[in-house]
Amino acid sequence: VTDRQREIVAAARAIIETDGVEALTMSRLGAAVGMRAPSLYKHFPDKASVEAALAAQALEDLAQAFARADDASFAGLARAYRAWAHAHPRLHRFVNARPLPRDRLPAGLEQRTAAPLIAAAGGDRDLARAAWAAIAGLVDLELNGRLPPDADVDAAYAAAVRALTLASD
Amino acid sequence: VTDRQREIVAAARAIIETDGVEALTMSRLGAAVGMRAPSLYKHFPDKASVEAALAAQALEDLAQAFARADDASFAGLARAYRAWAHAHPRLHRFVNARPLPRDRLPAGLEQRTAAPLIAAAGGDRDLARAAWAAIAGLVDLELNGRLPPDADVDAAYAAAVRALTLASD
DNA sequence: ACCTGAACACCGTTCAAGT
DNA sequence: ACCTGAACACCGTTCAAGT
Repeated sequence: VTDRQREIVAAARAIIETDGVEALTMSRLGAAVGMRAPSLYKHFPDKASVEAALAAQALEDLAQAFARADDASFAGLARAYRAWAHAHPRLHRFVNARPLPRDRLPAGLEQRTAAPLIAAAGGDRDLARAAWAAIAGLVDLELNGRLPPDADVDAAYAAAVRALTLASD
Repeated sequence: VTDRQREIVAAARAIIETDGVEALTMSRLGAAVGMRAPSLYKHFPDKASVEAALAAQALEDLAQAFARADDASFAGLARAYRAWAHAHPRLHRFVNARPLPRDRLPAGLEQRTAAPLIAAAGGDRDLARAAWAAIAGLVDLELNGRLPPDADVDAAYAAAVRALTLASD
């Protein structure tokens, strides 16, 4: 991983966070790091590789947000995930709305990200997956504006956390 | 809604279901209904309108799958949703992975789709939203290949259903 | 009213050429 | 080794012209 590659991925992240996924073009990305689009291909084989590198970075970021959660219960982890997603809504959508190129991600990254949830589930991996789905699903509904305008979003999170907690006892 | 519009939406659906979202181009869509791409603009103002019409149709389809579920518990609804998503994986991704154009969808459609879940939740709308998130989230993880290869997917669904059921009593 | 070919401003990507 | 301009095959969309 060269400095130039890191610089390019950082620029890609900035573009997505400020203007959304559709604003990430090779031409704009090149301009952001001071070169023309074709030159990017000297550093990455294609656009998908840049995206995979960025997805890995975002997942890493999320894993740290999980690890730094003030409390490691379902409630605390849901709060941490939700806070991260609200801080980086376009990045969250970018990472979540596409089939992840698993083979291009660092090994063990997803496991590491999920570890705190497995702990909160008392080691029950199935419940941990259900919890991941519920929390990510709520964030998705919220961020994509798919909850009715009058929905009490906090209460929906609370209901999910309550159900998960009941199941973990 | 003209016959030609219905025909175009049906063709768009067929293209997505067989070859995925990225295969839906105006040129290919035109060819599927026997005209050139520019002619499509006599029937729809733009590509986004075709997509909105298709999203509405898919949601309608899903609502019916819910309504036809053999049993109206969380378990039965989860089974129905999962079966529909497996039968139309690319359509599910198409509908789920984008911010829905709510203002272009028929009024009440989403409410109607969600109604069986609210009933299963004993009228608790917050729990119903948590349930929707959990089920849609699991389908998403499954369809996007984001569960570890050794994950017991059935058990993850069962864990979610159990948690939701515990919370509804 | 409906469909066409030609054109426009964009994409991602390749490649020969420059330093 | 790194960057460039020119080119290619695509996009979605507009528009004047045909029937």
